[in-house]
Amino acid sequence: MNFSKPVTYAIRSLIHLAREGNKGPVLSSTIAQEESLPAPYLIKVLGVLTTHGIVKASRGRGGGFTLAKNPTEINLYDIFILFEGLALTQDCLLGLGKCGEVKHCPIHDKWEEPKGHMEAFLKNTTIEELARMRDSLE
Amino acid sequence: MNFSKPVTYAIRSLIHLAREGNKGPVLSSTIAQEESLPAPYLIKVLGVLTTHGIVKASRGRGGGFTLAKNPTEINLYDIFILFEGLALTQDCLLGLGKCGEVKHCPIHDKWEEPKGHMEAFLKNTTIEELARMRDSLE
DNA sequence: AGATAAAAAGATATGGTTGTCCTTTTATGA
DNA sequence: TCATAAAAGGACAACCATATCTTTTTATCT
Repeated sequence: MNFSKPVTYAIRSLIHLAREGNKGPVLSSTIAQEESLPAPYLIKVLGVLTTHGIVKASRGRGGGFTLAKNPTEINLYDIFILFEGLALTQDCLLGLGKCGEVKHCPIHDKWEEPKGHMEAFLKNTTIEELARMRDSLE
Repeated sequence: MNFSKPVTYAIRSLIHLAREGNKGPVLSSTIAQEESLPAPYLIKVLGVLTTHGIVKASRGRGGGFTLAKNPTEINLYDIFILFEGLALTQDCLLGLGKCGEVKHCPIHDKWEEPKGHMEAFLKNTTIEELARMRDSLE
């Protein structure tokens, strides 16, 4: 009932990149250091974001990562499903395989509403919005 | 963003026990078989529920497990925190250590509302209610 | 009291997530 | 064109959640 490591690393990296603005590519090692993230693991996470067109990677000297889209167009839901798949939306809360539309588990119906709230929260929260909140933590 | 195995096993066992009513103790092995749960792991889960007074264990011949409280008085929140601790309530969504009341992470404020919905859902959902929903899945 | 049946407890195994290391590929700059 | 700097990729390691196995304790029945 929490974000997995890759998801939090991705979000924190994206906020970092958004705050850098257009100052050119940022090294994965720089992000790792400034955000206190494990460097060799982070670069894999950034690799996933690259593959899916969320960030743009440039290799070689002077390379690094930049945002590939406007931060207003990156929402947490997209990041979430990238790493966690459709578990939130589709998996049965009680882990019952056959839980579907017709026949479903005892919690199914009641879970719809809070699940909807979760999804809405994720979809409505953009990287731009989070990057703007500088007042908060250091 | 889903229940852990122990939590789902606990909930399904409690529903099972609630449906059995007062027909006397139910073997952990019976629950395991009928709910398709791994028997030796399940008994540890039931052990936790026993320690915390959710179920009552009786040893020896004719023993097994029964509910220790009225199913109307067992809600999902209690079960949840038993196995997952206070992560939902207290942990920072972005995994930032210092995220507290005064200074907090960028998502903190916005997370309050959907988090509240989650908590309310868990607190308002009782085992009795779930046990009653027999119409749903087999 | 002895046999049996059950949960409790502890040690050990497995698997997936997280993390590291090393090599390869690609780009830049002198 | 060669050295260097960066990401990409693959193999490996550590850790934690999950699962199993074995022994111990406790209760019941004959």
